[in-house]
Amino acid sequence: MPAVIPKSIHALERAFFARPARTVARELLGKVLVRGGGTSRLAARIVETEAYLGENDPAAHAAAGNTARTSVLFGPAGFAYVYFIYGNHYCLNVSCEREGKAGSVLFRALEPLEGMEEMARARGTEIHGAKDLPKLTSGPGRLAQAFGITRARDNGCDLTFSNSGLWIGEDGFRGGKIAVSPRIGILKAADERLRFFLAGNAFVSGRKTPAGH
DNA sequence: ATATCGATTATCT
DNA sequence: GATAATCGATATG
Repeated sequence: MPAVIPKSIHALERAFFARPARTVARELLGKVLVRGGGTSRLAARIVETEAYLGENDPAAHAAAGNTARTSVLFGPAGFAYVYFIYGNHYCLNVSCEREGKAGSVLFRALEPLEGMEEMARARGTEIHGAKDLPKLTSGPGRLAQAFGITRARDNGCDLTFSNSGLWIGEDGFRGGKIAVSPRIGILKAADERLRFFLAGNAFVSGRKTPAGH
């Protein structure tokens, strides 16, 4: 089934993010990440997230304390934390909780709604069919590249302000069942079930379960 | 189909 | 100096 273009969409307020990361991660599913607000807008629905709980979560970057790299995590909720990993990829988080408390949510996968062609260009790939769409935004590194997210450009950006280059909106979409699993790609606290995704959604990252045949 | 590995750099020990 | 919240290419069953 084709993705539905969001009609009336408004930015989530700061209070939405000023809660425990676990709660925000779950409730962000079905919301929309938007790049720009003008004519060539990029928009994609959030279908997979992970919660990082702050200084006491050994898997969180905040466990290293408030440094030049992680300072956004220790600021107020609703701001973009962008980091560079493996010498190749940027990843996008949103800060949660409140000033001094460093919870965050990592965006792991999106379902493209608007601007697929521009996303493909940013990814250096081409779309030949619906089968190619997940390659645009399925995985934290991929979605960041599709949206042109870099640390220099987006770290510290206010995601609750629809006039900023990058923001998070609500369009009335109500998702289906939410599934929970351990977080991906980490070694510490690897048994904590802090990954959330829309069950059965084709854009969730990782191995696909072959649908029969 | 799954498994392994190289890329490439900011950050921390 | 080692590691990392990843990806894509290549090798192998």
